Amino acid sequence: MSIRNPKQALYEQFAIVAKALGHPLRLEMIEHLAQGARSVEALAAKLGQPVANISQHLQALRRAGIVSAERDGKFVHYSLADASVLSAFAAVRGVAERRLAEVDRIVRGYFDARDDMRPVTRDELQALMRDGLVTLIDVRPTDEFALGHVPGAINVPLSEIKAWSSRAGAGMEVVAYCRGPWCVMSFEAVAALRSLGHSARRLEDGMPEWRAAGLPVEVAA
Amino acid sequence: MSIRNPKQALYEQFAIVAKALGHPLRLEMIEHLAQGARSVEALAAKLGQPVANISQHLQALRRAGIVSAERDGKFVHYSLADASVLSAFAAVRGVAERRLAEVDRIVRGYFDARDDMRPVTRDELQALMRDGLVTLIDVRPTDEFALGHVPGAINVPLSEIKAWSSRAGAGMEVVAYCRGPWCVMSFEAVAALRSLGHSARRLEDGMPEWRAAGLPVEVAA
DNA sequence: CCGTCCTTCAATAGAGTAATTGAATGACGG
DNA sequence: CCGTCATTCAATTACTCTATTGAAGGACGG
Repeated sequence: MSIRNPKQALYEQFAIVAKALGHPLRLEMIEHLAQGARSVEALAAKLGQPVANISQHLQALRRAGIVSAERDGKFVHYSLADASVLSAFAAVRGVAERRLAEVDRIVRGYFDARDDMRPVTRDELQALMRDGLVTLIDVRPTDEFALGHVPGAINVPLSEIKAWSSRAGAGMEVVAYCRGPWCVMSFEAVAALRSLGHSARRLEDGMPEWRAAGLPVEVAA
Repeated sequence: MSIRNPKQALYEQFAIVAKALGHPLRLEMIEHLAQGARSVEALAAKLGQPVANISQHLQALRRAGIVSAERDGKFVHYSLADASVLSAFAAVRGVAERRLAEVDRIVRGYFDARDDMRPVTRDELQALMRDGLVTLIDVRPTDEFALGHVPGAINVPLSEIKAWSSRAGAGMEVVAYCRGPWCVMSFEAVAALRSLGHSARRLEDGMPEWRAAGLPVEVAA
């Protein structure tokens, strides 16, 4: 079994990549790393997992060429190795969205209850922003916002939505985004804002996709 | 552990799809099913595997929404459930090609030895065909050719390359294609044709990608 | 309606994978 | 150069996946 023909050898390599994507925790790690580079410890804290566990999954992702590591003093910073990783994630997600009834059930049961409107596309958002018609809020935690956000967006983490709303006054047109297309926070934000009297919609997906589309990104000073 | 938040529930679904792609045999099954629908038995014969094994892997692929089944009398015909499956396969392959050193090693060691020229793109092929400058050969087995091929292509299975070459005479400009970008047969065909005095190149990828690009497909009567 | 044939299921053994724990490595700061 | 701290490794246990085998469904043809 150790000598293989080249076709099988290649397929084994492709399978290594797919297998590395085949764990929910690793997918969540990829979503977080798509926001920006993270140390093992920081990632473990974000995910509420033991450090050793995250470290081992990071090794698996590295063996599959999905993440790359860079040592910086005591810390090792991991980041996505290639933009093609996001395409692969999106493609897998696309199959699941189109074909798995359970995905449909989850979307209907949770997400549609919070926002069943068509999300705003990137193009639409750019037009709305240009004309000053909407306020764009980034509902991710402050550290993720600092690593890169849509130009003109203001950072309103989910926990501060209510306070921000009362400061800003009612009746605003708001567009919210966060980590990606099914990131829970922007759905929660939209639901909260609507109940507070605003007209709120979501951006079609999050920061990593914005960046991948080649659009400008603003980084905190 | 049975109650999950919706984010984790979604990621579990995405992981089911990725996990189903995470086995070399299942990837090979997908490549074959991309040529056209197959019964369990036919697929098992193509892959040289026991029927029960193939049946179980097909169940796994079906649970992941990757293939769909249709009963026709005694036979159950499986086919790819959605065009997005090919995108997902291609995206995973892209990560592996870009990031895994082992893929590079295999390509250099086997494929480049048979054809290190830049393959012909689909656009280039269409122009060459229009002007009658090349002969296009489909080196897949006859049954796969019959299920759909590039218009104007002639079917020359790999085993018949030599006989065809002597019938056709030397010095021809030939373009060859088969099942996909790393399908071994077109590499072997190009190497054989060159050693027989022809000017041979490969098409950039195979029949499924041609079809997915929305180009016309010819089906045997 | 009974035999045949394609496919699926059930049960098993063996291999691989996941999470946990505690120890080891490797770099920095005093 | 020694202690500290981030990360990785090693070892354990539990779990899941893979391949094989033989038996059970399910549909057709006589």
